Amino acid sequence: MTKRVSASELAGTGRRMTMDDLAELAGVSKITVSRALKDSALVRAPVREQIQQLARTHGYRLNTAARNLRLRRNHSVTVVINMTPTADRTMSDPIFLGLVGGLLQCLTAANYRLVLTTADQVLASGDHDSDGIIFLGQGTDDTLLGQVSEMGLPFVVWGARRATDGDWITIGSDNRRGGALIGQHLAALGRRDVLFLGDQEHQEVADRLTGLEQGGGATMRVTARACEFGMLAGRAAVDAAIEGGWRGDAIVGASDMIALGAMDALIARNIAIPDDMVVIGYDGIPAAANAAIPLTTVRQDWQRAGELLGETMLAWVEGTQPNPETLPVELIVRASTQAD
Amino acid sequence: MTKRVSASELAGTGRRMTMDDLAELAGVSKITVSRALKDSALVRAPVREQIQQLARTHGYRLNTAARNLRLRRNHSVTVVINMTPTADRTMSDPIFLGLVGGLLQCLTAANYRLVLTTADQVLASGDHDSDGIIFLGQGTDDTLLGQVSEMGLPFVVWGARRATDGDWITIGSDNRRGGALIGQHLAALGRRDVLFLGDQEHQEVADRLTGLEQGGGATMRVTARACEFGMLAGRAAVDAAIEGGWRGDAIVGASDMIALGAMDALIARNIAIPDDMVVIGYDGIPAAANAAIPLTTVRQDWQRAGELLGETMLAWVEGTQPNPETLPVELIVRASTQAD
DNA sequence: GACTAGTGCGCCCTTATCGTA
DNA sequence: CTACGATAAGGGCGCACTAGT
Repeated sequence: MTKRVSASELAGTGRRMTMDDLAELAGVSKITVSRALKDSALVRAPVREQIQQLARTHGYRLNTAARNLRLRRNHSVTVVINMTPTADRTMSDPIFLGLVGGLLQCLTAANYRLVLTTADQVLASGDHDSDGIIFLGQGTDDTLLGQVSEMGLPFVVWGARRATDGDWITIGSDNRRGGALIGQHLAALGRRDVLFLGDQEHQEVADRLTGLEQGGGATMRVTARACEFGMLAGRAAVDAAIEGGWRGDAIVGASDMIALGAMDALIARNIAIPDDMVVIGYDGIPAAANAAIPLTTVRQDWQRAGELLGETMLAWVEGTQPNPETLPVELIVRASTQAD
Repeated sequence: MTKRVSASELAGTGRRMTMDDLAELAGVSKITVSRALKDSALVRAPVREQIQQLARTHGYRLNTAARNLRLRRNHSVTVVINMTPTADRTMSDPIFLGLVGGLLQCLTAANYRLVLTTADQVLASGDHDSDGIIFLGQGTDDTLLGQVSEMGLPFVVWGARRATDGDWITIGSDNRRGGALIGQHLAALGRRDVLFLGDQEHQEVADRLTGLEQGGGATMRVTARACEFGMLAGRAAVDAAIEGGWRGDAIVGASDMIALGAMDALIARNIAIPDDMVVIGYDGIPAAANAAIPLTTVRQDWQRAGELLGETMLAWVEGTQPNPETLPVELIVRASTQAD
């Protein structure tokens, strides 16, 4: 048995105070201390309060490693960032920060820790112990997700559901509906010939395109052109399309960054927005609102998305059957489709 | 003693394989397994490889909680975000992401985990156990930092050193020199009457102003005006200055976002950039390069800054005396101060 | 005696179970 | 039944030690 030490003895040693020390101070056993600190009804209120008071005054802090070992739970969730670290990333900055902000809020409120890591790292080191994995940056295929899934932990992915999805929960915004809102808006504006820019290898992008075609109706012609995420790609895609002979009256970007790049290309060619060409983006990042010509877009509440991810993960971890929700979307009409 | 179970027995139970199980498989004791997995020279190479092979094939994973309990180390560093979550934050998105990216790289390479949390949370719950705390978002005074410091962990802050700093290490970029570079550039351009926008309550901003005044020389007149971070604040500050009668030939923002807002105000007033007014920012965010009139700025390598924070923290945690470096800065001249 | 390769036991701190007054 | 305690995990690692050169 470990030798108990009094508070004054402890002061010099640099050893951290344990429950046993606290128990001796209070004249009870350590299990009683444990219960008291958890507000258990198995300890009488006065005893409970006295112990909690002692804990405060002596600066006692629970040893999480010991608790985790005993409970076989870590009270932590790993958030994996699977994004290229270049300027042109698939998930732009405000989106990422919104998601992480929401996750932080949700997880810390439930007293879970958020461990941030990269996809490489999570596969390389099996030593990271957490109760679940949240994946940001679905990518174009499932090999990476499959590998993570094999770790056997609750696993939640932000993105769009795919037929090939394995044993994990995919949560995303209502991309189909977002696309449809854009299609309907364009139809109402009388636009007929739409250029859609995006990489359909990403399921989210494919869903947005499907929605666009449905929402636009039979009279609308939609030309899809492969385009990476990012402003430069959007700009280049528009240049290439026009040089390739495309003549239409609307451009839809699979993301705001793509659409902002598209607007750059149009402005450089002196094509009037919105008169000669309307432009619509997707995501609702601040830069879309602050652009020289404010960009019409489909907004998603990224903070809420993060909370949704967190809530689903916590439900799974705590044993409840999680029911994956879909994040609602909203069309924001701005100057890029509608003159003042 | 825990009952050892063979691999086949284990399969059904859902119990995770332990070192003891692995030891029995290999016909050695668990301490030998422990050493083998750490590539210790105390175990002969053939035995070592056999054990590592067994660990792989049986999917053994080290129980971190147990190791942490035993070693009294957590192999994790807490990164505290102290930022207002509004659109107008003191630390803009790319900066934050650069810092976190650098930290991630540095910490995961050393096999440390990055635990993300908020300032509120870190003070509220004393139960988060990590080996050190890194603070992003120094703020204007030291009360918060003082409270965190009292937790008694290695503590590293991103920002600028202040006279009132307590028992922690502050790491930051060379704000004084960055300001001086701006001053010298303006002097070389023949500009004499400079408006500086920023909140001097932030030490970093105060240092940049001091540098600016020194670099500009005796003939330069610098008017400092209090201004929050963010585009809207920058725009409003310029409007107010001009309406208040300020007439000068240069504007310096304490951040790129402020300077971008300032440019908006100037464009709205038809003041020609750079002919009638030059504008300079600070930070080197992508938006500065992509602005309608690309913004001259002082660039900082945020990724490197994150690595610097991480390296300093690891040195402290590992017991080496950390020597805080300063991040170099670089002036990037663009169209907002120099016509093509 | 010194060295190598490996072992037995206890400790790290908390909590669940069962027992007792 | 209420309020509390003794004991035993939970898994990995360090110390002191040994068997064999």
